[in-house]
Amino acid sequence: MDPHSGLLSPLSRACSHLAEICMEGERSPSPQEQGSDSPFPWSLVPDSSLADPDWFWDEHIQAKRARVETIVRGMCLSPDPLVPGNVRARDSLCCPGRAQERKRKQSLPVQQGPLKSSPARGHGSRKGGPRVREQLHLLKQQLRHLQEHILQAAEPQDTAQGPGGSEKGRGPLSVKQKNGCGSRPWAMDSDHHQVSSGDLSGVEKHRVSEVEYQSEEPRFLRSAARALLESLRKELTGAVSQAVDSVLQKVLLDPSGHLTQLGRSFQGLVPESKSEPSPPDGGACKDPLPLAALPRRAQPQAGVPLGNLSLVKPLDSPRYPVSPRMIPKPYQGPPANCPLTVPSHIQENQILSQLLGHGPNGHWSSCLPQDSSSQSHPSSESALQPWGAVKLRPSVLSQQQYPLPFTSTRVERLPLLPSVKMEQGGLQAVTDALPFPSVHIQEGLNPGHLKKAKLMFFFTRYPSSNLLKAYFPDVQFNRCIISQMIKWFSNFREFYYIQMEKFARQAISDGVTNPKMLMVLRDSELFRALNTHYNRGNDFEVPDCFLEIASLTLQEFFRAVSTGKDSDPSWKKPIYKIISKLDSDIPEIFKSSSYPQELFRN
DNA sequence: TCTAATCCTG
DNA sequence: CAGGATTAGA
Repeated sequence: MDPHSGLLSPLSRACSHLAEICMEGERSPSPQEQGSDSPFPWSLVPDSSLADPDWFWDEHIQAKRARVETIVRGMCLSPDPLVPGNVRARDSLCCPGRAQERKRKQSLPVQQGPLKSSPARGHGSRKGGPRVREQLHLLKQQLRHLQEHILQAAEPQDTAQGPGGSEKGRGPLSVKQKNGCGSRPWAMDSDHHQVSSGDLSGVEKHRVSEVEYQSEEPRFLRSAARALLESLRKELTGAVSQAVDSVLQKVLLDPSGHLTQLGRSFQGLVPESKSEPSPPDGGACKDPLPLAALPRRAQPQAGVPLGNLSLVKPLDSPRYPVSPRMIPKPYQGPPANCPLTVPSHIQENQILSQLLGHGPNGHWSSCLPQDSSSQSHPSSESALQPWGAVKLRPSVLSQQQYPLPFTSTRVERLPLLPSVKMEQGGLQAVTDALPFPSVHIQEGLNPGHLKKAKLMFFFTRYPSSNLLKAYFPDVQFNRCIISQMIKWFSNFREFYYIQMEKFARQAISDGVTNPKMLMVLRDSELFRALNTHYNRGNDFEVPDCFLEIASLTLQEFFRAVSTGKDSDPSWKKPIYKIISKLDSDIPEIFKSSSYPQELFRN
């Protein structure tokens, strides 16, 4: 029989083949491109909010209030934001930004037209009331004092038993060290609470959740300490609200100048935090979140069912494991299983650094992550392009590159959003006046997203933009983000096809004649290459259907090369076409916005 | 002409 | 992985 007979109609064969596979596997509901997907965000922008000044003003106030509260809270959480050394340590921990985020700025759309971020407006020309500053200072000191007391009271107890459980025998204190931002020693990160509300109440809830945590603490404290705690709590609450009120008052009276004011005040507190380095993910794994304990870590081999070799073996014939020298060794990814989780405490740093960015020195682009490379420009703003009706503010754009953690979405979705997003006429001035215009609005893509995208590649090689939108609900999609993601997948494919070609050629030179002998199995070298590329750390079990597709791709390459088709400059095109039709459905779990955590938990 | 994907490079 | 150039298709 003609050994190639099965390949005469590669396309149909492939399709039916795949169908079989996926049938016997799991039948997942077809998410497919949800045609009903909402249109691009930018098409929504000039909405009713623009027409209603009152609304806007309200939002504006709320936004400010929320922000101030957050700031104050941040102060509460940081025992000593003053210590420069601490700041540095924190910086290095907090921002697992990646090099990738650096460059992106260049191509990012920036606001167009004459309204270019007139810096003069942004940085208030007047200086705010020293009273506020004073109060903040005072308050800060008070808080530190209180915290010290609390620490002293709590310490002896929680070394014995931290509520955070015995995660690797690590006490809560070490957690504190780890996340560098200093959180309550006994507290698990309250950020775990998902506060989804997109309005001010989000902040309130957040605070409430903290209180709840605290209220559990006393269990571990002696009664004396408890009493102390009680009173401290009261004081704290009072002080905080007082501060908030006064600050707010100030803000209301002086909408244009308060920024600078705040910025200056904080500058005194956190001198070094001007720059928020986002260390290229250099593998450094910082994951202060206790919940990051991955199940798979416990059973290193579990993720890779090596015993599962029987999986795809349509033929009884001897399978050719792609590489004669296959190495059946376990895929032990780096023990570091940090699914690129971003420390939740970043949000606090960001808030501070943002404020600082608006200090005397002006534009906060100066505090973007180390842009050692060619980053030079605030000027890139001028290179912007019109993105239809929506013009993003420069700062917003910068924000995009900013490695925002998902974990901070709660805060970022706070009220600022509407005000920052729009930009037209008179409102422009108002928006410019906002101190924290950008940060929380646009969520750029972070390492977690990249990780997720890579895993998704196991299911889909050619995702549509609608599909991406559906699976990255926590991403504010715009043209740039979309193309960046598309680019990611393009890069993924590139690597994929290169590997395929490479191994196909290798098989040929190894004397393989029957393409059907080429199977990508979990113990093959090709698989290892792919797995390390898309699933580093091996924290995800590669679906069988991917192996099937990979085998097929390999065979196609083999066939093409062995028949000399590779002399044609575009000989790969047909293969691409075939493979592009073999995308399968992506598990629903991928739609979760908090992907890394949730996925690994299950 | 425009968009999108690939190719090529760093 | 991102940026830029190139190419293919609409």
